[in-house]
Amino acid sequence: MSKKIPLLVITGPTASGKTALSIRLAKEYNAEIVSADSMQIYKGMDIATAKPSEEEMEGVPHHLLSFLECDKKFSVVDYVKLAKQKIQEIADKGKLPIVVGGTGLYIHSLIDNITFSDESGDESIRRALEKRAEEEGSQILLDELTRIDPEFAAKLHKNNVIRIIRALEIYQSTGITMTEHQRRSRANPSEYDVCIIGLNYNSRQILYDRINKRVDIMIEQGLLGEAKEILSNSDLKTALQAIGYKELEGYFKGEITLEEAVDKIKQESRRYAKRQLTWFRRDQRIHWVMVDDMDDFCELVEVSKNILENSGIM
RNA sequence: GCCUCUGUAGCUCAGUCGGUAGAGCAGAGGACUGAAAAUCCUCGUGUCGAUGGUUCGAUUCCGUCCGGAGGCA
Repeated sequence: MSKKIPLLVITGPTASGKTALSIRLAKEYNAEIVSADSMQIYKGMDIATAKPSEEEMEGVPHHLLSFLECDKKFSVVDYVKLAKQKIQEIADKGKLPIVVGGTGLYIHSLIDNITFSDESGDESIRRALEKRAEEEGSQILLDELTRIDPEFAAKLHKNNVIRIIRALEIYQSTGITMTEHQRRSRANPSEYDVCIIGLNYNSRQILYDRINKRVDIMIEQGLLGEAKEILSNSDLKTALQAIGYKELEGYFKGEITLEEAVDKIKQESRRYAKRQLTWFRRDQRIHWVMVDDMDDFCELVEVSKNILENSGIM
């Protein structure tokens, strides 16, 4: 039995200051960073995703950034596989891996060792279900799911078509219900000794001000050009979900003003931050650090170091 | 100066033939296992501009005042 790998996780809502803290701590502890961000994985999506620049990285190795074309699909399964490899490689070098990001599903699946089956599913099954949802309505599909897997169906609302379809898809392609699938996925204990630091603000308004300001900076940095480039690719899959491109489409078409489009990006980013906080709040392991309680960045770093050193993982 | 319209939730506005009010947006909370920056659910008390009058009872009707918009001089 090998000892579990120590792992520092830094998370929090968008614009909370994860990047700067992680790079500073990486230098302190001779660590390498593994990103946990579902959008920073894509090439060319730099400004909108607030991806750290080479300069900001200060020589700290970063993994799982900008390695995928933006018209490629990607999922949590791919993420967990890749992140596990990277973490192992970093640990093998005797260095501390730091997972940094705001994609709650990715972080949870990684550190709690959610195990996915190898079957990648059949695209045609999903397409058929999508067609049925459109023609027959989602209630019919939810009723069908209730007969197959009442436990899982009871947790779904009829409007949540994506989840209903996914649960039926799993059953049709594997013969296993979602409830059983989830039970099996939790069978293996975590491979890591984790210390999770969560960044947040006592004042929601301060966080929102930071988000708004950052969007203005993105515009100055050339978000419009980046968006034109990304939107010119008509075959976007996962990447189109990013905030910061689709909101500008109406402006490019002359339907709304630039100010309206920018306000929309700010609003969607604020809502995103709120959803992130909802996700993180239920994880009792997170050591929350309220950034607006800190006098300055140095204090933030010191508090974070204390949390890590008292966590017992190292 | 005169006339008209207007003042109701953070915003835009309904409404109450007199019995203290409700939509959209904003916002808040929640869910989350192969799309997750996605997807989905829940949540509406506010001196109804101020003040006097009529009335059992006024946000509603009447008077006055204050704010806003427009028109005529």
